[in-house]
Amino acid sequence: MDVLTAARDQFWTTGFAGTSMDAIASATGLGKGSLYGAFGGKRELFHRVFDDHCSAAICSVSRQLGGDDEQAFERLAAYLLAHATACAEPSHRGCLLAKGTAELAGHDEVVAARSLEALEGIQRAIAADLEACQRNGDIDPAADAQQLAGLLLTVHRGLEALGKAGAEESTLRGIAETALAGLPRSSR
Amino acid sequence: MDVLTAARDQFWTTGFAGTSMDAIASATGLGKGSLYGAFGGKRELFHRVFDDHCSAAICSVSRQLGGDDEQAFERLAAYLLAHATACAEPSHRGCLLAKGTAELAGHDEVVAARSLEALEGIQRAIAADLEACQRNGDIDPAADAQQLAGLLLTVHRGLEALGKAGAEESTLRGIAETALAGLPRSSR
DNA sequence: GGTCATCTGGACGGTGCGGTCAAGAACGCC
DNA sequence: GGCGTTCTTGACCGCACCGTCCAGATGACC
Repeated sequence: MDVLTAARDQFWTTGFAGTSMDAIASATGLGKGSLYGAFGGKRELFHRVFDDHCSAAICSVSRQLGGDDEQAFERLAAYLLAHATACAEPSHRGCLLAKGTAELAGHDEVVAARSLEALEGIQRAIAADLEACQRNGDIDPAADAQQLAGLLLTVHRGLEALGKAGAEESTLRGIAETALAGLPRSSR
Repeated sequence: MDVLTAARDQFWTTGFAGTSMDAIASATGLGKGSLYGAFGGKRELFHRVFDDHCSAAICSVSRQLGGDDEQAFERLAAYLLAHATACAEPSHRGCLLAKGTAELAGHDEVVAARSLEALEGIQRAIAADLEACQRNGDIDPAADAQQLAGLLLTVHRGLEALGKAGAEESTLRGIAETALAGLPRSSR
């Protein structure tokens, strides 16, 4: 495991404030002096980890939702339902994007900006999928894909919050299905 | 300002880990020994504050959504739109329920349980409003009010998360309106 | 006013943390 | 092998924090 992955895992588990540099040194196998030498400080290391994680999240959703028009709705449904299931896992540490934002966005502008950027990236991927659904006739072509993408992103983030509080898988999947059912279907 | 309110405000602003007992002592005007004598410890104080806040949140949503059937939909729309606006406020510290859950639910079972309980209470109030909408003919009576309430609660929580990342008011209000527009209307 | 019981505040002890730095290790060159 | 340069480590420092505790303050009673 490389240094950044080990550090990310620590921050992911115990949060920024709850993770000591000693813990990161242990997890990475590096001395603290080397960590400071390489990254500058705890905050800078977190930014690096957070940035990489946001980039990976955008790539992941783009990969999951990208594809032909015919299966676009199936991919979208699978994405939301899988996310609902993941959020309900007891071992689920919650999303680093959500945790980092909740913990730090209020007083760390770098995290706030990166977080917003990541959410916008995820929304674009959802909107692209919705447009594919529209071209394929699964969603009403007159509907505003950007607005619907914003709603689905909000549901996605809300599922994260409810899962964090311990909601059950069936509850969360029901919510995802209700959201999908409420999308304007094409009248054909 | 009383002790619990002052303590809540500190925790609300700087989170659990980021709030020192010295800061709470200053804000409340009490000595630390008195705080420990009255509440037992930092964690116990936070539990008390969190519990009171969750109770108040449930009361608030019940008050906002409670009323006659005729205006039920208007009240629901006003509730979501006002929330969207509130989430976008730069001065908005985020919801203590969301912040506390994100920070602590993963390793504090009391907070996790109280958080889930609070969310369930909010969902009940939303469901009751939706049922009033159904009786009034604003929502399809064949729709599952509990499922729709779960979805709206998820949107509500998701708006919180997006607002925390700095999303704009018009974006969040657009999302709230899209969610309302997607509710199954009565065919009359 | 004096005495006793209770309460209060903040100094203090012990621990943890982020960051620094010098001793030692590792590496490259002659 | 010796020398010089660079890198690494983790002990250490200064500071922050939680919880404890006792000297002093307060209040009730006679």
